[in-house]
Amino acid sequence: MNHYPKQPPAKKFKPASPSDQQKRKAAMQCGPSRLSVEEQRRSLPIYQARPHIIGQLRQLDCAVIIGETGSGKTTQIPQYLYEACIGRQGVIAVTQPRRVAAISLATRVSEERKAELSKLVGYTVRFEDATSEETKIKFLTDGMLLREAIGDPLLRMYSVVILDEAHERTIHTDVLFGVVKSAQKKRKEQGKQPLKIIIMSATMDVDMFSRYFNSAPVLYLEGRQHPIQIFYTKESQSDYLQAALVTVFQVHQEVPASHDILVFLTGQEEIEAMTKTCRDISKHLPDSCPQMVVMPLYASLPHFQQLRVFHNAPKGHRKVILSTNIAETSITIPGIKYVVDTGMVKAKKYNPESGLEVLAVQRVSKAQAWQRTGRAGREDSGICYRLYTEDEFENFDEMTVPEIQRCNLASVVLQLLVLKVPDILTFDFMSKPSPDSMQAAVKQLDLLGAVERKENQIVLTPLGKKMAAFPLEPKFSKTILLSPKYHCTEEILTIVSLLSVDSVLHNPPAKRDDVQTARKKFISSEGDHITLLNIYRAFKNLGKNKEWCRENFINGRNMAMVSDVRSQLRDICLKMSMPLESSRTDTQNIRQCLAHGLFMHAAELQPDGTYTTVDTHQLVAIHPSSILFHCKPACIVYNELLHTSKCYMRDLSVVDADWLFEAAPEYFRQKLKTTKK
DNA sequence: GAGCACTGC
Repeated sequence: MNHYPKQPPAKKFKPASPSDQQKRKAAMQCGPSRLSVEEQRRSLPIYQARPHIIGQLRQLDCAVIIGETGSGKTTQIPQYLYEACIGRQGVIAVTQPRRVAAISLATRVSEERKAELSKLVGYTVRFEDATSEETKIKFLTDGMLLREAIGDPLLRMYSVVILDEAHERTIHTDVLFGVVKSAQKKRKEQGKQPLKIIIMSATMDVDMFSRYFNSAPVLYLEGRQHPIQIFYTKESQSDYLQAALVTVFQVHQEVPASHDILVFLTGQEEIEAMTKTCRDISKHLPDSCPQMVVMPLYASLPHFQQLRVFHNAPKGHRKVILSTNIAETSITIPGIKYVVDTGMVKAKKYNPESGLEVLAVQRVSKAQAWQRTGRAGREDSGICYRLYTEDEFENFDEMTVPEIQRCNLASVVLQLLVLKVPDILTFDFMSKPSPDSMQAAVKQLDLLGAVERKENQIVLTPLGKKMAAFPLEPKFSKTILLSPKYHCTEEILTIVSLLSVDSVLHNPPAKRDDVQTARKKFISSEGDHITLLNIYRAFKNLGKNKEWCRENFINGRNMAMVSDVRSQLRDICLKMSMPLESSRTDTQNIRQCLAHGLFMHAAELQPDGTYTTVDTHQLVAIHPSSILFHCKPACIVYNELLHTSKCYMRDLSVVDADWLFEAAPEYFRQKLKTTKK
């Protein structure tokens, strides 16, 4: 291992030394199962650096560790710390952006320690806590550590916090940067047990991490990345889909069938269309050509279909996987030899002025392109075709804009306030969100009654404090807290749960008529919220039947998630001693409650048949997925706006204009004034 | 008149 105090290493891909490779080969030949756990750990590239890592981490308060994929940093470093008695007085926390990663890492490390999971090594994710009093190494999602910080901003039970996958810059990791930095400083000032902070990243762009954590030293680890050959197009491609198609079939006709291809595209529709085209073309190829097995891959694809990408294609067949960026980080497919990168991604942008989220196809960043390329070299050397010129690549943004600069910040600001951050507008973010975004979030919280000004400081109201207890967007927490007034808390809990997980409605385009027929019996003319409520009630009454889900095109997994979320929210209500009433058959008061909670998201029918939002007079349309798509109610509230080809409102309810006015008289009085001007 | 990248509490 090299030690770089300031400048990051120059090379993107560093080949492992020959002796390493020999050792690894030997290990592979023996087969992992025949090596003892200890031997396996020693065969990892990181092992040679163990004494140096321990020596460094023992004396440092903050450190940044860069390790390529396969370096073993995430499983080994927590154990090295534990073995060297660093941080034994408390718990070593390791955060992950994803649940599955936290769980599988904890399982792996507890196996290496020959300890039962949840004893020495455990994990905590939403709905699942596999830890105990004995737990000394704890894997958890970044969101979970942030939740814990609300209970204790100094994170006193932890002696070390390792923020892993920091390069992904999730909104939770970004807030945690500030939270752990402040906790470390305060603990030092108060003479408490020190907090050690370790930032782990897979990319070289670590200057910013180091600078933010008081010029923390950077330790560089070698990985197991195999060399990857990169090809750019000679000319700029105007049609990336056509270019991808041509590239796939060129490779297909030239290389052995055992070499699988992974293509990065932007979305479901595009992937389904390309899947069909590939299948059609491959039928008409000469017999000398291998067979092609084409597999789509995207998040809303049913689980069992996602799992197909892990199965080997039959002998003489080539696997071609057409994927969204889900294959960039979340799903690792073994055996990929060729990557085709269109250089495009569908991603959300946020405009704080209009409060509008725009979902658009755009260029990837350089970091993202490297991540995609890396997917070709996980088991052996690979090849990556970039469907753009090298000049174009040079003009890509270096990094993907961190999530915190692309989101509505209402939840983040609420969280910072409950953490008692002295002045949220000057909070020490690594990458500051725009002042507009912060102001917009404060304004939104103010309208919800969550904040007030006291001596020129923004502070939480008692209502705001209650809102922060829910793992929800503030507008949903508010709606739940309003529900006792309308005697419909049970129903609102159901609706909010349905709205805060992925859609429970499964819409296979090929079976559109069947879907419509099946769904008819649940439809309420009052809108999507009541319709969803009807579906949930039917699901519960029929004992959560799998067969029923299939017949009615309901995603059972997401439905189960709704149940979990609902019981979590219900528990929080009970802890607050909220009365839990059901409105039974009365749906008007449910819509009144929704109108009151979502008054900022209201739209009115105009004389010309279009809709404009009450808030900013933005031209909007009813999303085609809505029950109300063919209807024209005068006044509606919606869950969210999403700008794709048009500005669409999703998840609507019909409401009375009067209800909105009663919910926020002052707000609507001002709106009327500004309209008249 | 016609559509939805990916996570997470």
